[in-house]
Amino acid sequence: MTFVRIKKTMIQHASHTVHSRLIFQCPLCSSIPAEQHDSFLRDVRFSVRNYKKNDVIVTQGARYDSLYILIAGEIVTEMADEKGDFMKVEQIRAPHPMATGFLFSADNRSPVSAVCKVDCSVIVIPKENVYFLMRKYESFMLVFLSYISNKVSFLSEKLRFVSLRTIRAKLAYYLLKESEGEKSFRLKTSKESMARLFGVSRPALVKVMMEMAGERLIDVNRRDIRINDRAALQKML
Amino acid sequence: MTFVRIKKTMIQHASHTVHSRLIFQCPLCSSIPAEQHDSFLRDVRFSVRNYKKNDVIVTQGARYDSLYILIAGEIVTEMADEKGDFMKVEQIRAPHPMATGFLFSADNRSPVSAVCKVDCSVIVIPKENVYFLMRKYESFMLVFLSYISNKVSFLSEKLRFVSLRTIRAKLAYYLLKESEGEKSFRLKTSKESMARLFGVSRPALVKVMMEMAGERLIDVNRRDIRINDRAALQKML
DNA sequence: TTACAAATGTCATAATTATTACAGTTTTTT
DNA sequence: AAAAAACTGTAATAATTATGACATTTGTAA
Repeated sequence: MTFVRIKKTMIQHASHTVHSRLIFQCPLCSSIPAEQHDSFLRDVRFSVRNYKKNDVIVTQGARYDSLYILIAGEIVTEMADEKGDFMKVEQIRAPHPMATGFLFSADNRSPVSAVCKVDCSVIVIPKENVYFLMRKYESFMLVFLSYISNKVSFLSEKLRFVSLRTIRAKLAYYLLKESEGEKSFRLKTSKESMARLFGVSRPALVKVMMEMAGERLIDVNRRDIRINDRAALQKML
Repeated sequence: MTFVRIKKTMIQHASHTVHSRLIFQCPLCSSIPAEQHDSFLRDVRFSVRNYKKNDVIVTQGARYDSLYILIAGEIVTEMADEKGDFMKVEQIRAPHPMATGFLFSADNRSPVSAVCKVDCSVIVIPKENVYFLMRKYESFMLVFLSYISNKVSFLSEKLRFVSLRTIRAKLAYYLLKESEGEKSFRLKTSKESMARLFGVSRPALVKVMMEMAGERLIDVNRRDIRINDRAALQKML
């Protein structure tokens, strides 16, 4: 476990910082009309935190009262299971908000841990200020709303994925999605992390993958995949 | 599969119906200050639909553009897996909103099906009207927001639950939660539907339950449960 | 280039769970 | 009260997956 090292923290007036305009690159704020930018910058209160690779930004089970917006770097969120193993939940690249989902829920503990894949910078906006901004800036409110809604959709799909009974079905689902319609493509992650994403053991995943290759449904060469029988994969769902 | 029978549909001015005041019993609207009730009733546009037991109100994968508020009855939402089996997701009793989560997401298809456990009545408010109400009535907006946020928390917990590797762990988690701290309690549902909730087979669930009884961790008599060793159950998570 | 770490594919064995079937019990319906 | 339906517990067998180990290949840092 790596402890969080906060390199720099500033709670300050937004318009005084180099980050002031950067905030409008984040999807949450990008929809705010240009003529409201100055006003928004006066209203927003935030701090900036910098993290190193493998730092833990958010800890599963801990309470949080702020909106986190990732402005540089890349993180993964993961959920620990009963044996302390991690299941990867999602990957977030800058500039995107994180920890949007539970901020306004009755139980404000994070369901996941967020870990930096590389060095990261994060803008932190207190919940009360987010409330205020939502009331004052309608587009902010609407985008925030759609963000949480999308999170619901994402989690629902994730739930469906995890609920697929067999590794075969999960793999079929995953390959169809990752291929993006292409016949040949390259896996973005290692088999190891795929297995974690699936919540299964790595040998079992590889075995099933090779079985599918044996049946000529797919060709496999390390991370290079070719889908030969898309229809067969679809039937597994 | 039971087809939906719509007994009565009215798109109308709220203040003209017997349901007009009923809407404020729903948690989404109950926080609206009394002095705004008349105004709110003038602004809200909705229809009422009645369903019979086992009717399908919402179909998994279909698109929906309205907010559904259950004002009478009880429904379950379920997710079909690859074999057409259903995994129970949640149970909703009147008066509560349903289908809140994906209404404002980019993909407005429902991730679940909603089926009536008994005869039900539902208020249906078009998305645009919900938008309008949110902008005009701040408390409505805030409650709606917390509703979706809670949905995120719910799904996250559900995801964690489904991700527990063994039936033992799931059962321990479930019993601890259902017991609500009591030593003795009665299961609310059948083993059959518990198994569906867990996403496992019924015989496997019963077997594990009886194993735990054999180890004196719990006593089981049909639906009556007594927890003898709460600490041991907790260790399984 | 060498050396080392990470990723990959494979295997035997153990553990877990699904499937199918059946009989006894309880609840609901008629 | 009788009949039907739903629920419960059980068991044998089959299928799936986990575990732990190993050899090989690939990528990377020294």
